[in-house]
Amino acid sequence: MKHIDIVKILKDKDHFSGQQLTLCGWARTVRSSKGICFIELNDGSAFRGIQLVIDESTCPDYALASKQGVGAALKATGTVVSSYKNPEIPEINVSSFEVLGEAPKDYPLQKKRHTLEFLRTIAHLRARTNTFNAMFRIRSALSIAIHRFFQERGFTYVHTPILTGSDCEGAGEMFRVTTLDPCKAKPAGMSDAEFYKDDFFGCKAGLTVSGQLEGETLAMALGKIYTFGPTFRAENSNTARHAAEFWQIEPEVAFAELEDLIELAEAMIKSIISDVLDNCPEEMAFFDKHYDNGLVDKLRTLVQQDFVVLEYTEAIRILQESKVQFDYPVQWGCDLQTEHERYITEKVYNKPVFVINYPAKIKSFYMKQNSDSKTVAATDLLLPGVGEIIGGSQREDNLEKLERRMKELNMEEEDYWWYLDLRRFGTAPHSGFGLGFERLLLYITGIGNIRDVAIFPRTKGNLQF
RNA sequence: UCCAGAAUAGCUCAAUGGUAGAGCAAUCGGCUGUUAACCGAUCGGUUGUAGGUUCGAGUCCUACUUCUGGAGCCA
Repeated sequence: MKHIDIVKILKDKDHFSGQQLTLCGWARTVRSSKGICFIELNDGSAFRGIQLVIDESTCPDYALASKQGVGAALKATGTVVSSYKNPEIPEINVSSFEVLGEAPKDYPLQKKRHTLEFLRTIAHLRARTNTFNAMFRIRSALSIAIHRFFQERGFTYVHTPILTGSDCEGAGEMFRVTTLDPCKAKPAGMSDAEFYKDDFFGCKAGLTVSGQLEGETLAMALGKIYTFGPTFRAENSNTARHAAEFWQIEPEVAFAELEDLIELAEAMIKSIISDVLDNCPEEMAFFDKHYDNGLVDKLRTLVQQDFVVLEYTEAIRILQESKVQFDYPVQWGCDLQTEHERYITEKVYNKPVFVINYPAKIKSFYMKQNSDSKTVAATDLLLPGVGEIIGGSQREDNLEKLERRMKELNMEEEDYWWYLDLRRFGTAPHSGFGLGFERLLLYITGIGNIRDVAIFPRTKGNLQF
């Protein structure tokens, strides 16, 4: 179909002014008076649309046009002119008009504000709203920004498997993948190994909860790598921040210690947010206006300031000396609760905070054990408003220490033979982190629920669409 | 999974235990430049489901379902 993207006209009005062009898109609003009809046309090429002006005296299709409603797919040919009211804005004086697909009266979207809860029930149509148009545009820009950041720094983009057999990384509940008859239960007393030997992979399998372990093997060959792909958690958590399927960015860097990792994480956050601010100004202005006043200023400030690096031990001291009555008592060795994280990042500093060197007991087996033999070289990045957005660590590269830790946790060493081999052959210090892509989108857009930053969110009890 | 709250027209919301309403949408008409256009009329309901209390329940009670907010778990 020969037509022009609306974005081109919006971006270069003077060049197209006076030209006869054909446009395709969907009606956002239709206003008709006697003899003249206005249709706001949006084709998705830009956040904004363009106004079609259909004058009865110059367009034979006026009657057809004035009958159209919100949502109709239209094709119009006409001349680019300056808007009657604002010469900076182009509009189209239509000479011929065609309806590609009508939107009958039961079309659920109206030219008014809908709640996000309602739009979730029509997720297949919600991309046609300003909010989701802007969201998916930003989601795309953010993805590209992430690739750009790592590519410019010489990282290799790797694809770690989605199907995996390792299920005790401690990251979360795993979705089971099987071709066995789902109705057939495992007989009492039968071992997993025996039961799953007839399964597709000949062992227990699931969807990945993290590409980290696999990523480490590539980092020990390619040096600097990152993954950017889907992750699955079967956690029974029902919150605005948890999805069963989400995208994760997991860089893994050889010859990097914790402080190198923190430098990388801070540079990445600043770089990708700057990119989005530069590339999606209209979309960001929309979220600032309708969802989170001051959002753009907040992000601009964020990319200019230094993030805080705070020892876990120091964080505990601050919390204990705060005199605030927390629901969960604070003592060295406990994990930081949401209320603690919020106090630190929102009340004490009001900026992003890397908390570092957590007690080994509350962290994963693979984290680098510090010389104090109590803590590990781990870090969480806490953001005001959203909480933890990055979790990472230097990895334990000493074979004996790693084996000792796995024994303490009653882990099966055989399951990790290849992971341990990385420490056996040419081991080296290395570090990595995981960033929840959707959580970053929440922060950047000011949207409050993870169900509204993915096309078709997968959450507990919800697999519609 | 736990705690709290909510569910009324297509959407957003009203309605002392006593005749279920409004705005928007839709439909029809009017209006020569509108910007979520405007003006007039019309249409629109098993008040989430199932029980119970009561002369009478949208309203009170019980259970269930779904959603929302918070917490846990986590990214």
